[in-house]
Amino acid sequence: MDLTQRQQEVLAWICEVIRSAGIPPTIREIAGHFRFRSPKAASDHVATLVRKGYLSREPGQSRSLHLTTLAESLFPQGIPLVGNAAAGFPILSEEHIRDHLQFDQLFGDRNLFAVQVQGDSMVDAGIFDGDYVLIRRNAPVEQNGIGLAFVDGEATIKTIRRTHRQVELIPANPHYPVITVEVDQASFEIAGPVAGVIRRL
Amino acid sequence: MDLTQRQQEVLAWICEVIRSAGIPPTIREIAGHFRFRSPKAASDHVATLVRKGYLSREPGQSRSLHLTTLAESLFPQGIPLVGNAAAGFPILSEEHIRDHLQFDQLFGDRNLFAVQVQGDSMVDAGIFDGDYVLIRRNAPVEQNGIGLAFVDGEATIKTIRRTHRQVELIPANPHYPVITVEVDQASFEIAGPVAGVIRRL
DNA sequence: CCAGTAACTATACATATGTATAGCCATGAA
DNA sequence: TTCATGGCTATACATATGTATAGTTACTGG
Repeated sequence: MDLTQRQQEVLAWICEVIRSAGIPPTIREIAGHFRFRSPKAASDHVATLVRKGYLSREPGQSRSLHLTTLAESLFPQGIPLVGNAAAGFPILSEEHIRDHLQFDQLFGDRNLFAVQVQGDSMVDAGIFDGDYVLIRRNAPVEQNGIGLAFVDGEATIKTIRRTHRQVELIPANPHYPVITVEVDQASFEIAGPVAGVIRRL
Repeated sequence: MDLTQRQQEVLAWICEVIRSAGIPPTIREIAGHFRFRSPKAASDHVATLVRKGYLSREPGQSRSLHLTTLAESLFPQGIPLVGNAAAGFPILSEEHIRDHLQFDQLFGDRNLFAVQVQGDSMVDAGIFDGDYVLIRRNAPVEQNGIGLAFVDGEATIKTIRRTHRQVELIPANPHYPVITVEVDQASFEIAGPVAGVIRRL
């Protein structure tokens, strides 16, 4: 179900209001913006957009318009991800945009927390001093995976390797030593695996 | 102006509704949730929260409640950033949380776009195959800074060094060669500097 | 030509909603 | 004690808002 020119204009404005003002417009606010002399015109447009699957609403409730995934895909939010086969400028033209990066989509997990990295013991794994490392709480760290561990009250990011009754914390930098701890050591604990890295330059 | 226990409960629920449902509750919806028999009770609470600076609203408009920065700081959103001096568990207890990472705050710039990295020519700079690199559009790349360039229709991430009348594109991997181009070469263009790196594991 | 649809106007109605008036009860400070 | 404040009930009112009825105009496909 495609939209007419006018319907696209109305939907676009509703999207804009929701994203800038934070709350959806009322029927009369839509009518006001488009200079409709009757709220019915806006009401009809909204009804059509609901019928075509671009909006949803709760009958009788004010400001209950909600963008569906269809509308989200038509007017995407987030940082445009440009196709890596893009040839020259204008790189940001429609045909080169593959997707839109959204934080919630990438790291929407409620069980994540972040630690800012201190030191360069993991530079060979691409984790630099000052980077934010996202840790997935209460999840197991796979063998030879990178995770956050606590040793004697110190938090540290390392590659974690389990042997017989020991755990090796292996840095990704030859200038640092491997740390070996007993699995049942009271002052040792693994917080979780690294789920992502964020660097701001 | 501190909040009473009850006022905190009301504000907390309003926050929750705004963040989960996407739109703020009406006065009567607040009253309904707290089993108030009169909307005035909810209205009074909202008035108090507005007076104390935790909410703002447009008089006469439905669902116009808006969280102020004061409320945002009381009920923060985003991924909790744990202090790196944190000693052992429970690491996520209040006193260890330094901040809350929010994408908009980190990379809210409207002039950013992203490219997914192909290849390992920048591994020594901590940029790996598959990473998303954020590029600041229309901004200059400083001398020896990392940026996105186009050479003969190919997009590439490199350290950029300007010499007399040439530009050197220097990889951060000894297995790759330095690329040298003339500044006025038609098929050469610099898109912008790298503003961030995002890696998902 | 006709039927259907998009895009509106004009008006009206029921209800959803913000807001006001008046008052009750408990608690803590002056 | 008195007074102020927080927290609430009961009721009422004006307006904000969703929604319906009836009709106009223009365009399009059969």
